[in-house]
Amino acid sequence: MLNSYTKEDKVMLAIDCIIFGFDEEGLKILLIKRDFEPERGKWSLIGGFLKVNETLDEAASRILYTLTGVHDIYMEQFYTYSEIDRDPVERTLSVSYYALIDIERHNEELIENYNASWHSIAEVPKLIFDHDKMLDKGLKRLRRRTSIVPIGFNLLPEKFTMLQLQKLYEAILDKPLDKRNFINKINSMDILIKLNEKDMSSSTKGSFLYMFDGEKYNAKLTDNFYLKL
Amino acid sequence: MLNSYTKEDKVMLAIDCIIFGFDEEGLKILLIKRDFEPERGKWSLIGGFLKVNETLDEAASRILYTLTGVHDIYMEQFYTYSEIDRDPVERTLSVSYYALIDIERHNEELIENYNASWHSIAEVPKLIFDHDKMLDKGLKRLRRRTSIVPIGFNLLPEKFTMLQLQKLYEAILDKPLDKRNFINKINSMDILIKLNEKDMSSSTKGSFLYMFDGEKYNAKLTDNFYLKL
DNA sequence: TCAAAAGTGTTTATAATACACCCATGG
DNA sequence: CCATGGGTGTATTATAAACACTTTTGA
Repeated sequence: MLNSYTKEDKVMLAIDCIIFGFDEEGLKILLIKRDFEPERGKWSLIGGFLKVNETLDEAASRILYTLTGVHDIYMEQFYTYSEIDRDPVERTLSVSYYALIDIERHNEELIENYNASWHSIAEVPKLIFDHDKMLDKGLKRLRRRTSIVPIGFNLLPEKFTMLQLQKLYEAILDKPLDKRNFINKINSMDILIKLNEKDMSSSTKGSFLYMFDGEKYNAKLTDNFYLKL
Repeated sequence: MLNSYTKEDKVMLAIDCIIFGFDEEGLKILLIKRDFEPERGKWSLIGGFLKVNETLDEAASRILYTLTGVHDIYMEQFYTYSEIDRDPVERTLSVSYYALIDIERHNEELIENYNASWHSIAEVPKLIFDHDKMLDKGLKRLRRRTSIVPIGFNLLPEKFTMLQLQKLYEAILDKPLDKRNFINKINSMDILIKLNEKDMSSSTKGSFLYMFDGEKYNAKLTDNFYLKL
């Protein structure tokens, strides 16, 4: 009759998050510059350690909140890294997540306090440890996911134009898309609400604003509904 | 100047493996009947604990070898589970893997010693802890992967007939496939070697045997080659 | 000679892609 | 009145799906 596994080894578990954001310039990630050793001054994903009384999702949410001041960020766990010497300080495994955030909706102050900044996905500096590998895998996962399920909306403000949405998908998939084909495809999915409101900042004519319709989307999920762009 | 993270919590990490096999009856998984508490007599995935000096892949390989006597089994990590009470004995996280094995190529004795047995995917009993959830996610992942990349060959003996291959894909994807469309698709991928050898056990006419051509496949991987069934 | 599985192409339907012009308005 | 981005539809191509008969040979 066992009531503990005390003979078994224990290890430290880190959580590292790729925080994706999107603006006019394209797809970006949030990085922090380490101000402690080892690797002081190098760039790093946002991370932290798992506490014994929380789940991985809770830890990831906590870490995201600490840095951005935002709750309920969309996120997904994607791989657990375990190379023996991946962290030179001490044996540590890392569970990696990616998160999608509306880039306008975070606490600037916090980010400054933490020495964090946004970097275009095309110009990411060398990262510490195995964070390059994480980014690579996380980005691939994001691409695959967004072309199957419309999670991309999490990167946009609540109201957005069709062109913004198209630019977002172009940024994620890293390829140009045809305007008419894109709009036809999106409309055929029937998961957007067209508002009686226009964004006048971009042109004289103004362009209609849309919202993501979570209810319609959830209703469709029951079938084998999916998006392919 | 830090040279340890000693203040941080440590946890135990289990590795649980879904071992897939395939025979005339269809897709199967290998389960063990627990002969210790808690949950004695219930069915469980094959698992073990991470040791402090090995990677997760090494631990998974070790666990697979212990039970099957086979090295170099195809496997893939797919998710890390961390609910606080997922294991009632003690706080334990579990990194889950699925593995694909030629069902004829394992050590029967070992399997018997461990109280293990094969179960058709359609008739899996209730499993302990969160192993049902793992199986569900692992199976979905296998389905998605096999319809993109031809990993299914790992479930077959070295030489196999077209019909066997088709049955395998039907079992994994859980839907009937059209014989001619299937053969055309497979042939168009050009990753099989047709042998001058026939399997005479299944019919009077006999059917040609094929082998998977790993080299051709790897050569194609460089492009954006993929299989869709 | 017949039962049982092997092998083989074409037609149809659906999905993806390519492509160009008019519209509305503020300055 | 014109410059700027907004908005719209059709034709073509590529891919997927449906479909049935002939071949072989051991019993």
